[in-house]
Amino acid sequence: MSIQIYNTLTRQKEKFVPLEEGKVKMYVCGPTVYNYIHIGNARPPIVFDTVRRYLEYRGYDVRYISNFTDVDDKLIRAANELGEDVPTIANRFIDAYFEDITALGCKRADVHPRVTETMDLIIEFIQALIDKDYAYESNGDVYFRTRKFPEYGKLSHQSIDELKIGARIQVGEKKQDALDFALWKKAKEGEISWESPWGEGRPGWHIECSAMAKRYLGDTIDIHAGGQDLAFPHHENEIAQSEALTGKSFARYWMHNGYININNEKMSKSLGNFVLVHDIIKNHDPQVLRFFMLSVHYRNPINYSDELLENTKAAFERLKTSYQNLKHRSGASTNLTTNNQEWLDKITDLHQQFVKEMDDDFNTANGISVLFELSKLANLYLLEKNTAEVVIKSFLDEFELLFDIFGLSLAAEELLDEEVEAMIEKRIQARKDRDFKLADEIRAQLKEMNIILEDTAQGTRWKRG
RNA sequence: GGCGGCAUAGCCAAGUGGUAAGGCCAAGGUCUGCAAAACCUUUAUUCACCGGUUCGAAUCCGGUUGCCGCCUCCA
Repeated sequence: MSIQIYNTLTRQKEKFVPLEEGKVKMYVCGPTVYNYIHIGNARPPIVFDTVRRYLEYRGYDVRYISNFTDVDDKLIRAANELGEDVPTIANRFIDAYFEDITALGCKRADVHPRVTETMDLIIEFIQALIDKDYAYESNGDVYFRTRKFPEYGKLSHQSIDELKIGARIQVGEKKQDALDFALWKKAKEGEISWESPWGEGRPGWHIECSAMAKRYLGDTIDIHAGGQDLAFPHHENEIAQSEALTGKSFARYWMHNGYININNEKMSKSLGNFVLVHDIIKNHDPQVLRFFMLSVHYRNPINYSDELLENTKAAFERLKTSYQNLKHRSGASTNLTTNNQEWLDKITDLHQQFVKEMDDDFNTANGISVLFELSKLANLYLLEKNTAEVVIKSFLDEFELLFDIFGLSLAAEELLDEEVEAMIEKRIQARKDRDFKLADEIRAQLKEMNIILEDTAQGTRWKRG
């Protein structure tokens, strides 16, 4: 068994073989930090965090890099509008970004490099391209000579001429060719800028990723990932710059996630039909949002609505309830049952099925369906009169393992306050006294307080509604 | 104009040649003092439509329709 990854470069699934055995170098394009992220922006961090976790589970040592674009046109515009400077805005939204993706269960990257901290290498990179005649300076700007890179278009599967024909691309008077793109932009009066051999200015958008990937991962990386809309021109340009410079393959596997749609239309900042993560998690469990995203294959589009998220919540609760039920049974189990091996084998089978599904281009949708089968199996086991601790433990371990790979949390709920505790005790006594009227009253009161009670063979339990 | 994707039950969603996973919702039942949770049963003779290939197709080929995306800042 081996992992298969759909590679945009070849348009097919390929066996995953990293450059260096046991190690994976992974780069995920990060956000431009001029606003809170919307849930479309949240898909890559969630999807590729899961890819990373799975690769780690499969024994790879993953080095994961994700950048921040902390200077560009949109940041400059935001700064002008808000009357603040660029670094202030960038820092604010970097903090907000970490807050959001942490809530969504994403681990930190090994490094989160920033453009403004990579300026030295970016300038060096551009100069090297000029020296090789892959780029030229033009009145303070620097452009990449696209036609000089014959493989241009290999990622988006477009020939240079086709791109030119469809072109809504404007021929700037500074560009020698319509397809050339900016590596360095001359600063306008008063704009944030850096000193360079071509005067005061700032980098074009694409060069930063080439530079940061090179600095933190080297000339050739294993997996380069991002949203589908980055394939062209962003990733295409990265390939051109990097490969023109090094003469080596830039990235071996290109992974692109599908969009989040609203009413079947792409969610985007320019269309204005976006929903901020920041706002959603005020009213919804961020874990449910993560689960929602992982319940669809990463390359397929996801239609978002509040209602769909609510439905997902019910599904997610089912899994967590199942886990909690196992937990509660854990203390009450024996070691006397005789058919332990049968159940343990079934758990092993499900685990193997899970690995098979995830190996196939990270099919989290099917991985989750295995989780539901595990839940069903556990629920059936809990119907047994005598349960064995060893089996319960195996179920719990499997739940924890799979949840961890998905970046989902099974953390126990916090303790209740004393008043609630006392009410529950009082009700237990009322039930013993067969005073069901009082018991039902207390249960209703607690429900008002969002505490739901369940009377089981192992005693009364509670959970939050 | 070029390149690409999608169309599967009320809803969400897997499935790329072997006779439709899983979840939500709904209905009935079991259990329960009643609930909750759970379990059992029911819910697509059918995968947008029309042809073709094949012993066999949701899956491959050709065509039609509809929707979406990239080619321009966008995850």
